[in-house]
This record gives sequence, C-alpha cells and structure tokens, in this order.
Amino acid sequence: MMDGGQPPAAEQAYQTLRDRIMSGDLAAGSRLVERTLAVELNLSRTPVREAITRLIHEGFVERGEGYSTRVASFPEAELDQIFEIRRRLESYAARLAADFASDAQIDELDALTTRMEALTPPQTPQDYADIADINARFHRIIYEATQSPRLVSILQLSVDIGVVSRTYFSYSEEALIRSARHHRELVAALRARSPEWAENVMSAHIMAAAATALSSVDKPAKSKF
Amino acid sequence: MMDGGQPPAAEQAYQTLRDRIMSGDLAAGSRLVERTLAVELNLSRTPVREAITRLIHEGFVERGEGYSTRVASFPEAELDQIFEIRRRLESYAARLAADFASDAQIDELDALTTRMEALTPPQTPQDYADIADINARFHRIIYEATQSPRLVSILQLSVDIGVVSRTYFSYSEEALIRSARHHRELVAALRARSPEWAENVMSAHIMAAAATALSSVDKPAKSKF
DNA sequence: CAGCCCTATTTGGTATGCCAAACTAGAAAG
DNA sequence: CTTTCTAGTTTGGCATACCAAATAGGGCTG
Repeated sequence: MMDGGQPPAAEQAYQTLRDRIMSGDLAAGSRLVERTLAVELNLSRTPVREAITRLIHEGFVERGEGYSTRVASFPEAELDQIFEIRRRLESYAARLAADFASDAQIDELDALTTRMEALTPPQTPQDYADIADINARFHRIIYEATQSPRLVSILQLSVDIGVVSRTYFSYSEEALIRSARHHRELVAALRARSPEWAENVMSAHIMAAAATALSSVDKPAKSKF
Repeated sequence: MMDGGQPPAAEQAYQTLRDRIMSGDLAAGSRLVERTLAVELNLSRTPVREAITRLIHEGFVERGEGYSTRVASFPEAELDQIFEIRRRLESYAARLAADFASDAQIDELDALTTRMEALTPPQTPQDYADIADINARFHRIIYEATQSPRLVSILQLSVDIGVVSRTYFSYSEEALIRSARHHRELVAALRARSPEWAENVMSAHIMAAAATALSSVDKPAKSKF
C-alpha cells in the first residue's frame, strides 16, 4: 500500500489519536468509530482497535453503555487530584535521581537549565515552544535517571492525563522564572546527591505548576498582573 | 462457536493470563506464544493478542528483541520501589477517603475490620485465606471511596505488580495483628474525618507490609501452611 | 396524530488468513 | 571440524470477513 514507513501501524495510530486528544482536536465527548478512523488513518481496523483499547486503559477514552466510544472528559475536580498524584510520584522520582543519576545526566540537566534561563522571560511564541520542549526533556531525563521503568510508565501516564485538561494553559512570566529556578535548584540538589533536597524542590515545582494550571482554568483570562 | 459464556473473551484471556502470572504458574521468563495460548484457552488469536498487549503495557509481560514475548521479571531491587510508589499513592487514597467516604462505606470497613480481628491470629489455612480476602476488600473500599477512578486504576496496577513478586509470602502473627490494628485505626481516622491521620496510618501500614514482604524475600522461609 | 414494533444499519467483538521478519537447523565449502 | 550461507519454520503484525448486540428510523396500527 502507501504505507512506506517503518513505524508500527498500531503505534502510529496510538500516537495520532493521543495527540489529537491532547491537542483538543478531538474534544471530550467526541465519538471514536473504529471503521471511520481506520480509513482516515489509512490503516485497517486492527491497529486502530489496539490503539483505542490502549487509550481506554490509560483513561483517555471511555466505552459507554451500548455501542459508543467517546473521548473521556477530565473534570476540573479531578485535575488537582492528577497533579497531586504527579507530585507524589515525581518527587519520588527526583529522590531516586539524586541517588542514581549519572554525572553525565546531571550535566545534561545543567545544560538544559542554562538554555531555559537564557529564554526566560520569553520574547516570542517560539521561545515559549522551546521552553516547553526543554522542560519536557528535563523531566524525562529525571525519569530515566530513576532507573525504574515501572515508575516511569506510571508517571508518564499521570503527566499526560494532566496535560489534556490544560491545553490552553498560559504560564505567567513569574511562573516561568520560578520554574527555571526550580530546575536550577534541582540540578544543585542532584549534584549534592541529596535525595531529600531534590524531593522537596520537585514537590514545590509541581505544586507551583498545579496552582498555575488550576488558576488558568478557573479564569481563562490571560491577563497577567 | 463453542464459547458458551457471556464474559468477553478478551477479558477472560486477560484474567486467565494475569492469574497464571501472579500465581507463579507462568514463571518469570516464560515464553508467551499467541497461537499456543489461543488453542489452550480455546479462543482465537485476536483476544489473546489483546490480552497480551494489555499485560505488556501494564508491565507484566515484555517483548524481547526479536520474536519473543516473555513474562517480565521483577527484580527485588524494584520491589521496594513498587512498595514506595504504592505507599505514596495509597496514603493519598486514604486522605481522599477521609473526605469523601460515605458513612455506609465506613461502616462496611468497620465490619470488615471486626471480622479480621476475630480471625487474628489465624488458626487454619482457611483463616489465612479469609484474612487475605478481607484485606483486599478493605483496601478496595478505600479506593472506591476516593471517588477518583484515575487514582484507582493507577493504584491497582502498582498493587498487582507488587503482588507478583511475593506469591509465597508469609506474614508473621505479629505482622497480622499489627495489620488488623492499622485497619482499626484507619476506620477511626475516617470516622474522625481526619485526612492527615488517615494518610499517616496508611503510610505506616504499607511500610510495615513492605518490611514484611522484603524480609520474607531475603529469607524464603515458607514455614507457613 | 401518537405510540409501538420491526427492520435496516451501525458498531464493537471475534475468527481467520496472509505476510514479513527473524530465529533455527542443516548442508556445503574451506 | 569449523564456518557460513541458505532454506524452512516459527512468530508477531496487519488486513479482512463474519457475527451479535444495539441503536435509530420508518411504517403500521390504534
């Protein structure tokens, strides 16, 4: 067929659907029809079905009573619970990283933080995108440093679910500066090999993010100070 | 065709495989072959494949480099990490339960605890089984009381993974008595609607369980039963 | 015109067949 | 005897076909 790529079809379907949900392209409550999506993605039903099943188990999609499959909704009430889960897990990840991170990994975190600081406060939309990318990579390195695939997979899930709800977030300059400082302090804590320090900084880091995200949900007005 | 049951085949396959893994029937490293399991379970490959995929995402099964699918191993090093994850999540569940549990749910927890106390210390193997059952139900009610399906699914996963490793556990009488007292105290904390209290009791409860499980791994004395 | 039943279609679940990748074993050459 | 190339078998990925449940819509009946 016209499938000229190496990436597995099922994985591709999963990523595509997940991205569409997280980007808001597929709004909460939208119906997912296997056959329709199959032709749309130029695949057969099998990989589409596999992707949908996975999304269901991950909580992104729900199967209703009868024959209905819809994008799950993420009530705001759940949102702070998601953040609390993330805080508890990610602070543990930071603790483990303090013990197990390699010097090379810490150096990389250091470099990423330096780049983030250079972009703060951001001047262009591209700066915002770059900061988001750096932030994601920063946290990913922490995950890897834990040496615990199990924790990583669980954590990844919580983080992604949290992202869905705050698609249209907007961090204030103050929040971004604080975020960068948290990253900087975290690097210091890891270098000092201090699990307690690292854990508490990360805990504060997530709490700050939660406060920002929740407030921007309450009042979607993007006026900053 | 010869499938005479209402339960979905895929779910049945999943439960069967999961039970076999958790019971040790399928030891870590065992190969899982779709076709073989299909005929063995009297199903087609499709539901078997769906079950295996799910187990992979849950971490019970791993796909190797080439064409190999094996039961995942659970290194002891990971075990205390699993317990720590569980502690952090389940203590949060207890906190939420203190806020959201209904009086009926608390009454049910109370009744279960009373029954557990009556069985402690256990006299027969059946007593051990009953205690395990009561314990599982107790924790499940806590989960439900959180009103957070998201937390429940994540938590359930962590708990189940932890169970795999210590199939042949053996709790000492002392540990069981302490466990029952934790449950009793937890009921009190919930009745008092004290999130902090509930959280800390649960945290201690899991830590105690971790200590017991880890020590029984170190020295696999199976003097029980 | 309103309500109910019946059918046509939608939709998810399952079975089966084909294909490509990769592991295995055996034969031939050194 | 060892090594290597190759043919055959195993295995997972994908596509397609069939089935049963359920829904929706239209026509019949009152």
